[in-house]
Amino acid sequence: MTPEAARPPTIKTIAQNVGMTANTVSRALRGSGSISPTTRDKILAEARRLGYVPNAAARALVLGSANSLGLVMTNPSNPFYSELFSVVERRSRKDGYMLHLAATEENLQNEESAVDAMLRWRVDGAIVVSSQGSDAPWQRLMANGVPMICVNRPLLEVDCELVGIDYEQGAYDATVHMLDSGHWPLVVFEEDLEITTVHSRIAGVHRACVARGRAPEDVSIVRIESPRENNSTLPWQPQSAYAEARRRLAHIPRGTGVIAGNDFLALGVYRAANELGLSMPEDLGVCGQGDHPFSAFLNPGLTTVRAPVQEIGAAAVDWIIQRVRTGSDHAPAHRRFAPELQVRGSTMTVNR
Amino acid sequence: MTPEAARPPTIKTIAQNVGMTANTVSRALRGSGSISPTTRDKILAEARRLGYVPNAAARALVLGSANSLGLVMTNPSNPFYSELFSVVERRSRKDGYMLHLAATEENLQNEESAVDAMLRWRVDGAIVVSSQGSDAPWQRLMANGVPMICVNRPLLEVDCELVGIDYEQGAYDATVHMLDSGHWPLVVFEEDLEITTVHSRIAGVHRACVARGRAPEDVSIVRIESPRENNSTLPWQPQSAYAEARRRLAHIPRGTGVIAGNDFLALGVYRAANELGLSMPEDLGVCGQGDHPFSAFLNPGLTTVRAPVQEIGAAAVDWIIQRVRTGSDHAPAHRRFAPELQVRGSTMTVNR
DNA sequence: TTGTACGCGTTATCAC
DNA sequence: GTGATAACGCGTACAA
Repeated sequence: MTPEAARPPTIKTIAQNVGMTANTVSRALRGSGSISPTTRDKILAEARRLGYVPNAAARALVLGSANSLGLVMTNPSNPFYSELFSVVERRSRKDGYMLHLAATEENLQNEESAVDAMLRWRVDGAIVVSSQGSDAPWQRLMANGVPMICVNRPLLEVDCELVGIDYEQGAYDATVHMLDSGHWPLVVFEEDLEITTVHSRIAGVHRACVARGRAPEDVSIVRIESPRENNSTLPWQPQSAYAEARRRLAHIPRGTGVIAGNDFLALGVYRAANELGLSMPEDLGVCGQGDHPFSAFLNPGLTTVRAPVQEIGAAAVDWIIQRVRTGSDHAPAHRRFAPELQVRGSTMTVNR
Repeated sequence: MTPEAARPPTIKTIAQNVGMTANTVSRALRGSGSISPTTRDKILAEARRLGYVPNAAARALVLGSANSLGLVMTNPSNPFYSELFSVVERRSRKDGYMLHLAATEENLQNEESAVDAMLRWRVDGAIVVSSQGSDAPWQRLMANGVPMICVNRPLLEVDCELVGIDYEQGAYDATVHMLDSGHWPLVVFEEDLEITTVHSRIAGVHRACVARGRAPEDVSIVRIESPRENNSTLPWQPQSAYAEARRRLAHIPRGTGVIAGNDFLALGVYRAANELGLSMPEDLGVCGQGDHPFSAFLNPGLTTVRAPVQEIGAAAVDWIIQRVRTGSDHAPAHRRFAPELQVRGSTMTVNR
């Protein structure tokens, strides 16, 4: 179309057109310094006429920073993370920061290349959901002086700021609820990832058992495989849980309770229960975690543990930005937001 | 921690340390030009020792491009788009391109700032899901010579490359299926957005009616509100559809069929049907669009129209990259992938 | 108020 | 094979 593959206009182009220096144009464009209103208007008019757009790379180069943040997630298909992205994107844009997004898919190699990209672009800070396979990428990031905050999952050994969820407490609350409403024995469906969130949830289940006089050893743990590969299309989680549930729940005592590590897993259990003719919640109680968008609309509605994603995302952005702006460097703190149990029809509500 | 808030090492730092010129270091680092193996190794070693990371902004400045693509979506919480993001991210990374992601939330102002950001960063190309409120932002982008491809929704008046879905055909197939299996009358639940995808789907429904000797006017269209604001948390879509369905489906003839614009809407219908005591598919047939991750696991499984997101995302990236690399500039084409009807338990399967 | 000089980190084009 | 030199587009000091 336009035969001119020429470079876009620069401040120098504007300067020549209005008979001024690049310097003057620079100050006019950005309002700093002092310019006569006359030339100011002339410059702005010419800039508009040319459709001038400042070159972010040039600005970043001279300023040493591009006002950008890195956001590293494991899997954007997870509703929790897609909502996190929304919040973080909105809030950082509001504060004038660009976002570098990377999806690692629980894969260490992808984490390394994400760190690499952030380093190259000299991001001002990073918000990270680690796959917890290794701290190495993040140590590298922090060693380069990039402020960083973890979301949801702490680092393994290195101390780093964290804003997350008290999964242990959430699982505790869920378990207590199930036990008190008469569900027993309990079966836990969890991802087979070696991550703290899983461990915390299992710990919460155990603590609740003890608190209610049940033997934690009697709780069976079922691990559902998760792909750490580069091919994570969506439907495997409920699918795997379904297949497992078909086997595990074929002959169970009436009143058994399933605690699922996330609502996708619970979904697989639902289908298995339907096919096995188990009616919920009497024959089988199910509790999920995450309150995914569909959970309230299932039949019966899924009892689940809801995490305040909005608050968490906002807290992460705010912390990073404050840290960037003030340069303050306190000892890392761990803030965990309390999740909230959403009781719906998939669990019994009366003590028997 | 590190008292030195100093700038990271540059090729000049390396050059000094090994007693060479910046130029030589540059070539050694990137393997181009000719260097003696000896100095090459010395330089690489020193670079590793210093933890040198090239400055992307500087490189982008001199090269005039940063090997980056822009991806503009409306709403990352929509499973279709989060999957699209995954695919696009993976594929563009594989080809050495960075991704600039922007979420517009169906909001024109956000689209404009997205274009602005892409222009500032001199992205090499853009993959865009327009809100179809106006072509203005995209005209601006294209006027600046940025190759661009639309996904899913074409522009209003401007001609632009498109890779999308044949929504009309998908809705046609779904409707024919419902009619042939005895569902009548039909009710359509759609988002209240004025976008081509909605129009296409409705057109497909009408065409199918005509083909089967039913009067299109007898199909009632229910519009479900969508927020165009900056506060789109997730659960409104099924919620609104549910509320509407409670009213609309209270007294309907046995065998009525609902065609929903997406599976979230269908989810709201499910809940209403349950509460109204309508059994699916006999009393009420439901068909969705999108095959969201949960749809196969509902009870009954949701009949829905599945779009090949992977292929679409890959096609978009490939087109953009080829366009960028070759600079070729053919007349824009529209490629629409055929969606595929997934028949499950929410619709009857036998002719009555 | 405006212009001059210089630097940001990198690549490219030439010499040597 | 290697080293000057210039250039990318912009911001900051300073001088005029």
